[in-house]
Amino acid sequence: MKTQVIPNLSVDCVIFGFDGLELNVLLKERTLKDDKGNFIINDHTLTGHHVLKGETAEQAAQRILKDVTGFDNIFLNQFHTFSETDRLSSPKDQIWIKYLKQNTGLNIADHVISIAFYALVDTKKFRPDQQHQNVAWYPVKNIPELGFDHKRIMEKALESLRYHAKHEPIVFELLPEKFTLTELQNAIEAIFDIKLDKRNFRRKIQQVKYIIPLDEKQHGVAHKPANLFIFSWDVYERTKKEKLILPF
Amino acid sequence: MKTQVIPNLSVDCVIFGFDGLELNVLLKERTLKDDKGNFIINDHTLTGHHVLKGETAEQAAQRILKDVTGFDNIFLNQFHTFSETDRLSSPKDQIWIKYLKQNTGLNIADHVISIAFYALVDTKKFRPDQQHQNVAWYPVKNIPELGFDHKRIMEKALESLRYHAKHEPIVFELLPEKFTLTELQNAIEAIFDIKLDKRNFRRKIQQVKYIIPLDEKQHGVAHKPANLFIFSWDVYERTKKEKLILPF
DNA sequence: TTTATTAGTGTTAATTTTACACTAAGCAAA
DNA sequence: TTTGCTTAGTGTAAAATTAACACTAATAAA
Repeated sequence: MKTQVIPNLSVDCVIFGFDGLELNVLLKERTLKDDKGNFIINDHTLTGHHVLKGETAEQAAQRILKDVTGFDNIFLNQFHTFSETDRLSSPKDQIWIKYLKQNTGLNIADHVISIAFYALVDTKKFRPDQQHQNVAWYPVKNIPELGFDHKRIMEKALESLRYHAKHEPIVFELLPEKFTLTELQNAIEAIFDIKLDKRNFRRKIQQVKYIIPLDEKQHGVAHKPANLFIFSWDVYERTKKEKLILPF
Repeated sequence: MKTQVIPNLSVDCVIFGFDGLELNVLLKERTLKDDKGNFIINDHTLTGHHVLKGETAEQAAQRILKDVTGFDNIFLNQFHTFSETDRLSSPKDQIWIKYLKQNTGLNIADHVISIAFYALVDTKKFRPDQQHQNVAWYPVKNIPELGFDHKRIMEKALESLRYHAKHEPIVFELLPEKFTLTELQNAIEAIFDIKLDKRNFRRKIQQVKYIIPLDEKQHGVAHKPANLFIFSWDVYERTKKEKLILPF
């Protein structure tokens, strides 16, 4: 029995990666040439796919991430569902959909609802190469032209990531297990596009029990090696204190 | 030409109302009797409906709110999409779906994805009566048994409302246009289930330019009448300063 | 051994937060 | 018209938090 897609339901994943310096997004090349070899379509899209029968949106998202990166258990957060009736109606997108139908048999409804997720990964863990379905990292500050409504999805994902990162310690999903305080600070600065004071930042971190210093230093760096730290979700859950700060 | 439903897509609305004292949710009665008049089903559900062809989820939600309350332009926020494959599979829910099909012709797919919204209204504006499809307000702290996965949806809605209310001045959507500071404080206390210090609260509010005192007082109260205030979204947008507070 | 580079550290002033209790104004009842 | 009831409205001082700011330490490479 063949797995069947649900023609009017898809999932799109905005995969964020941090390389120690910049926040990046994983994008897929989308190209189509005419008979003479000229590009009809030459842009990028997010990674996405249809939901399969019997599958939840979350399962579909995990499946897509596994397909693209090869990893299971990537941090995922559903942030919005896009249901505009003209999501796929631009001429380019219509050509692409027709092409997919002819070449892969994939049947796409006129009105496709997309449930969107963002994922957080340490860029160093996943370096795409030729085997990886034409995907590559692009800095969030310099995103190329995107097909469908993926620009909008991408913007909403970033907004949502920031929103979320203010409340919960999800930054750590962008870092290696053992990280330096400078890496942590850089990640936060990259997410929010801000600059923080190093000394004040470090004092704050020292007060927090779930960011735990190791008896271990960086190796092979051409400067004073930094101490390494780990984040403990467990300690976080036990010691977090919700303090209410209203918007006024 | 008849309007057609999309069989595998629905919208559920968690309608929150504030009565000056407590946070409430609007629920719909769901009853079904057998031949002898005994209840087969006697519980409650959120207000919801299928998405129609050519409609976005947001439009469907506005349509549902209009149907239920008679009002347009209610504050709405999409917060999650529920796609569990067993969302509708409990025996009661199956009986109900069969009943709907026989009696209204409504065809519901096995796997229905529901895009969920919460709405905020001033309870005083909408007082349901017999004409209102068996809906009634229930205090959030005392919710009766709910059908489908609506308990879960309701909990996630509350979590999401709190999350959202921390960042943006949406409390005002629960209040009449002109409100007292005590009403505002009560609304915040109801949302977050906390108590605030009156003097500190008022000092904070005075610093804020977008909560504007009127030259007008309450009438007909058996105590010192309070000053009335309005909220200006306009002033808010112009004067808000995003200050970053990290979770640590 | 020198250079380049990033790690790591303390103090002070300004601001914000917290805790706390009495008088004022209107209506209703006597 | 007086009294009582009820909620509105107000200030201060101590404690905690934030913000601003510059130099020494440790390593690898030249």
